[in-house]
Amino acid sequence: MTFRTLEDDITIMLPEDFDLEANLGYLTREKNECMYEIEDGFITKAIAIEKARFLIQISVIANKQMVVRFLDAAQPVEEWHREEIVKYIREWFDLDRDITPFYKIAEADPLLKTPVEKFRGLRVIGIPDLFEALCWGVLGQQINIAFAYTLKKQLVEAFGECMEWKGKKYWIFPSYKQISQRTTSDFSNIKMTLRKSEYVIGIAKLMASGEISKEELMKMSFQDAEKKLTQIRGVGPWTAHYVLMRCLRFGSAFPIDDVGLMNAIKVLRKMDRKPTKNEIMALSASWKNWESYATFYLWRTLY
DNA sequence: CGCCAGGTGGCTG
DNA sequence: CAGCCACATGGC
Repeated sequence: MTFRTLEDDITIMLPEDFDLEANLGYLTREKNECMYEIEDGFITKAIAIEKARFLIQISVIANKQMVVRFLDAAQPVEEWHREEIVKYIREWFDLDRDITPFYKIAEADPLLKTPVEKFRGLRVIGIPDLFEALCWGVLGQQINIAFAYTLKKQLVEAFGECMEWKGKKYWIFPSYKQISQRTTSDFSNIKMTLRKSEYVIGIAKLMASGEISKEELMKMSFQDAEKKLTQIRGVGPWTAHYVLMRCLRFGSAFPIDDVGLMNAIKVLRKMDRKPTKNEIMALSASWKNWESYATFYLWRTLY
C-alpha cells in the first residue's frame, strides 16, 4: 500500500468504569484470535467502513482516554469515516453504558462479588458487525472455544480480506454479500460441520436480501428481536441471546443454557455437578437488565 | 478410548 | 411435545 499522510489521531474520552488491563485480559485470552492484534498494550485492527479500509491502532492513557491512530488507509480518511470508526469503537467497548448499577447489584450478590472485584472495569466486549456476531455464535455452538477460534480463522482466511502492514496481516471479516454467493462445497476446507456451513450461508443470504438487518433488530423490543433471531435456521435460544448480548447490546440478554455459564457457577459455588436451569434462574433473579454483564463476568472466571 | 466443549435441527414414539 | 441423535475436531 502506498504511503499517505494520515489525518490526526482521534481521542475518545472513557467512562468512569473502564480498566485497560481488565479489557486486555479478555482480548488476549485466546492466541488464535485473528480479528485484531494486541502488543505492548496497543490494539491493532483493520476496520471496513463500507468500501473504505483502515488500519487503526488504539492505546489508552491512564484509563481516561483512548487514542486512535491511523496506521494505514486504502483511501483518504474522510470526516464521516472518522465518525463511523468512533462509533464502532464505542460499540466495541460498550462505552456509552453506565455500568455502576451493575456493580451495585454485583457487590451484594454472593456469586458476582468476587468476579467484579477481580475484573472491575471490564466492559462486555462487543461484536458490532451483525454478520460477524451471528457467524461467531454459530461457530461457537457445542465446541470448545479454542476450536471455535480455529474455525473462525479458517473462515476469515478463506473468504475475508486483509491489510498488510509491516509484514503482518490484519483481517477483515468476510461480508455477508461475499458469503451469500458461496455454496457449502466452498467450505470443504473449513473443518466445521456441513450443517454450520449451511447456517452461515443461510444467514448471509437473509442479510443480503435485507430480511435481517442490525438496524431493524435494534429498533425492536427484546422479545421481538429474540423471536426474529430464533426464526433463523441455525440460531437457537443460545445463539440468539449471544447476539443480543454482544451485538445488539440488550442488557437483559442471557444465554442461560450456556455450558460455560453453568461451569462457572459450578466452580464458584463449589458444586459437584452443574447447576440446573431452575437453580440459575433463582441465582439470577436480582440481575434484571444486567444478565449480559453478569454472564460475561462469570465467563471471565473460566478463561 | 471416552467424554466434554460458549447447541441446533431433525427424527421418533 | 419430550427424548434421542448426528455433527467435525481437539484437549485431556
